[in-house]
Amino acid sequence: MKIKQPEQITPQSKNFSRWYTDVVLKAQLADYAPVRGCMVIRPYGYALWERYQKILDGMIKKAGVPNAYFPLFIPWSFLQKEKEHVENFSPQTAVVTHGGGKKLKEPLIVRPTSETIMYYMYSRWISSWRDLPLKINQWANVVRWEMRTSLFLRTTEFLWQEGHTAHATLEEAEKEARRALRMYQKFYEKYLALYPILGVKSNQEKFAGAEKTYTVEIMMKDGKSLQAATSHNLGQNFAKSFNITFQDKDKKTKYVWQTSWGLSTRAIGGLIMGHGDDHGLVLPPRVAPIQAVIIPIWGKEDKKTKAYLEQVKKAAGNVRLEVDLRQEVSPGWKFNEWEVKGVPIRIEIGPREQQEKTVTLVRRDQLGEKITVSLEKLKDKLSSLLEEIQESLYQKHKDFTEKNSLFVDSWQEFKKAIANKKFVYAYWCGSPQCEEKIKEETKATTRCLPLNATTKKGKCVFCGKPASQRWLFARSY
RNA sequence: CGGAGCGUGGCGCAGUUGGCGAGCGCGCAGCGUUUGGGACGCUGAGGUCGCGGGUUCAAGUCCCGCCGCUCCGACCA
Repeated sequence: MKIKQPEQITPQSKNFSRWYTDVVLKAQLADYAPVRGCMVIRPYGYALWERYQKILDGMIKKAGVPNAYFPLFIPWSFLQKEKEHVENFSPQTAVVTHGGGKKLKEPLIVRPTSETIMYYMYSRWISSWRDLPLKINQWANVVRWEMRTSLFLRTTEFLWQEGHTAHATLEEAEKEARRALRMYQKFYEKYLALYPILGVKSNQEKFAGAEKTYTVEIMMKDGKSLQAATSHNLGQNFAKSFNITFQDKDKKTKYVWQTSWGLSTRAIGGLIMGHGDDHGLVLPPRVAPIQAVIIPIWGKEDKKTKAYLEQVKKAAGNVRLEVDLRQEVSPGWKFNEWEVKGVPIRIEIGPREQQEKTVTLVRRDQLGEKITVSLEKLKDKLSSLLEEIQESLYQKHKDFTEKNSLFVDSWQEFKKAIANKKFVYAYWCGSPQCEEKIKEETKATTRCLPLNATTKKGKCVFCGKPASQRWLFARSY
């Protein structure tokens, strides 16, 4: 059977970023908005985000972190309080200078992240060790005036969840930061079927105001890395700026230790570029808004097909099912459209299936292979197939990542590997100068020091000075 | 902000050295025939050529200014 290439989608090999944009638009996940750098998340894309939210929100609550909501506007002065924070975020904020037709005494910033306004409140709410730990998550929109935007990956306004906790000790905060990181790991592995690399950011790459930034790095199909979630151990930096203190059991007044962690709509971009192919999206069953789509092939006896359709719907069981009843487009057209949208399983029913009391199934990740199933077995087959697809997508992405990762010891090899779009593990002496030079010469940055990195004697791949651990280097989004 | 490119019905484009009524494909609407990998026929709707100014008898086309978008860098989740 021949599978026609959808001609509206630029092949990945020809131009990856155009492929990406084509898929986002054709799959109707999002569209450009008439505002600089902003997008409209369309119903199908938002349904996907709602799947993310539902899953992640459950995990967050299970970890004992309730939701709350803080204001979109932040007084200008708040952002100025933490030194690194202000240096980093000031240039990229939107500022409200007028309200109700009058100039404001103090401008308001549209939040680029909520540390400052949340911690202002935290300082009011925390006074005793009994008030700790304080843990709050919020689902919100934030605005960052980025110079260059891209659908889902970097939009002026984006949606995310940000968790913010305050603890009595450093150990507790560290534990929480790691818990959040593991939560994101599970989210990516188990639900998005993507193989994440966990690690610690270098000082250059860490969050402004954090002591330590943990990251989830994921390889996209063009070999670039996407920072797909972060978790920060904030130490006492913000506690000191916002005067968040508590009286401990030993009667002494102490600053709290804090964390913040987040995952944004960028994770949708990661899903697209981690699994998608030249036919469009490929969605893992657990997050797919639609898990299977029924496409009836109308014979001359319409009515009978409709009756059979009802039987099939009943026999399908508990999957998220869509039925494409449109008469104005041909079955072939529908096949292509649902492939672009990445629906994991297509169910074809026509005169033939009706006759034999069967359906024909086609997997999105294995186009061209048709599976015939009887009605009695449909329910079981669908659920096992969905599991199989989920597992196979993860395995495929893991293999892809590993196949494109290299240990490298010489500068020549390093440059070559980066040019070949690899994830490169190399010794680095830790100096910001080397990091900067490497970036200048290869466009690759340190992505992280992997959590599982071993300590050995080595030489910095750039300057040759002693180094003890291999860092992950790659080009990134 | 620097480099490159592009703005002509919803989308993709053509429109030559300025010259009569601004076109093509797809899509859209109506009717009919179709339906196992993007079906077909007929009829039809839809455009202040990104915006502003200028040159000219005449501007989509030439000149100046502005705006917007895409791609490539620096900032970043």
